[in-house]
Amino acid sequence: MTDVPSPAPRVRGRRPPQGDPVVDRALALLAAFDAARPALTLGELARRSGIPTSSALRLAGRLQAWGALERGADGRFTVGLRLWEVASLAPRARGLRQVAMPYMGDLEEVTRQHVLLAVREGGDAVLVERLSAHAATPVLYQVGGRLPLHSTGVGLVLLAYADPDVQQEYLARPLLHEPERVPVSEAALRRTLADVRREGLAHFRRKVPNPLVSVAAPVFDAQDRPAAALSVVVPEERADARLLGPAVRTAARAISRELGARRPLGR
Amino acid sequence: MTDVPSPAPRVRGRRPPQGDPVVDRALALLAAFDAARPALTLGELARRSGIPTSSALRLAGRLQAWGALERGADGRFTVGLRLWEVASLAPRARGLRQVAMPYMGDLEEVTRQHVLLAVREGGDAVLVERLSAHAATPVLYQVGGRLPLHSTGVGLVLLAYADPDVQQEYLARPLLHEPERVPVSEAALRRTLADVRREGLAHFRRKVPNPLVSVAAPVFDAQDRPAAALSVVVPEERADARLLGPAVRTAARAISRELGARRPLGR
DNA sequence: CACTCGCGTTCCATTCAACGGCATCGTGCC
DNA sequence: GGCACGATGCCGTTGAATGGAACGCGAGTG
Repeated sequence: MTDVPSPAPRVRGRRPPQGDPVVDRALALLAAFDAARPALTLGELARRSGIPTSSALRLAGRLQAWGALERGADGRFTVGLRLWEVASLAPRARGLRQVAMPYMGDLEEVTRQHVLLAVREGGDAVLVERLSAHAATPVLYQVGGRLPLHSTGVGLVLLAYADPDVQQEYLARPLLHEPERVPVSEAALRRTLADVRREGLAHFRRKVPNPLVSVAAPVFDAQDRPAAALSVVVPEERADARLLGPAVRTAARAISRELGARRPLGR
Repeated sequence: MTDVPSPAPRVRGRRPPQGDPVVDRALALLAAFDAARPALTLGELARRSGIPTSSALRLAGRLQAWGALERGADGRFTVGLRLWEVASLAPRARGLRQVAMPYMGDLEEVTRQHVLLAVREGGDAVLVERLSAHAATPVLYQVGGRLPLHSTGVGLVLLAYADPDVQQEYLARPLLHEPERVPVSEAALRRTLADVRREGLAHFRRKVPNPLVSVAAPVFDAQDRPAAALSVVVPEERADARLLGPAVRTAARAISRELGARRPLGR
């Protein structure tokens, strides 16, 4: 108190010229979560988002106070219900889903397997809804997850009806069939897409992990633009494409009509 | 051009001591959306969030760049699919939903009306999932929306099984039955809650806009804590509570068991 | 028992990113 | 033309955001 030397010229508190807008950093925190890790400790959160721990804590604290994040008794962060509430207002998810659900329910009742609804986001399909019966075969994809455009039924439909330049860019990349990781020829894929457009339906077969068939059809919005893809996934032995095709197509048309489409077949 | 007086000591650019953290302001932008207004112009966004237009534009731009917001051809902002993706990782919404869906599907098939799944968030119930048949009676509540705890079936269950202090606080407020806006006596509500706990079921009747009955049961998580409420809503004339009660209770127990609850009845 | 390690939290001096009033442009309406 | 409204660009100022250091704590280890 009387004689404090304090010779140390401590350079504490330098603000480094680390120039990421705060909003982006906050969003980076949210992006640190994924299906494999829905709950993260502060350290994990900081590491996965590339933000120093103390900053991560401060930001996460704000997000938590608002309800975008929640914190469990064990200190782990999870995505908050409040964020889910506002996010459920996303037109491409909720509006669509709301219209499609009853029809999806019908399809599920008939097929007793899986019914999928997906939209395109960049070079991926995003699974907006999935109905699955108890006894249905295991599936690879989760609601909220992303699917490849070239090796799923819904993906093929979304790609086939996408703008030509989107297709062009997508086809330019080397593509592998998932999950087998077999190369796909661009020419073959182009032919497939042409078939899809001609038929207004995509058929897709997968052998592993278990043989199944997917039949998908496009859904159009009020501007007659392709808005989503609807599909049914069934085990191969039970596949009767002659029956599934019309059922899926009919449901997709009904959804399109309810969305306000005037040409629910696309062409 | 040559001789610009510019005598005005223009105090342009004063940063007002407006002290809301950036993150909060960004979140305020998100909170500006609701079910009634899922698409907003920049001006509306600014007004509803209480943020000056230019700041709102800057923030909204960042959110848009990340995908938390999207902007339509007409310049209106909507909630983005990217935000929906991360939000769908919310355990209280997605994890729960994923387990509950097949059972909800079963209930819907039997009742051919509405099946609801809700969790409590503060003094409200948040509707996490709703299955509705085509021909079902109109409903008041939307997925992602909030319901009053004291005048819905799911709400009564969530309230009845909530912590005593939560109940205490909730009951202290003056309460009105929605949507009739008739006062509810605290004593009567307490009795109702006791009945719910004793039976493990809530029954709720509403006359307007159309007479319907809701039967709800609690769902418990792995820590045997009440996590959600499951309910069936049917028109009054079709209500056979003797049949509905056991069906809902059975489904709720099945979901609880799958969540890891050891005492899926609560007590 | 001492030591280390990792995690979460608090503290704080520095500084640059965020701020919003203003100007401007575009558009639809009277 | 005049007006209202919405959207966007500009920019001088400043306080909110920053992250390293320090600390407390518990678990695992020698």
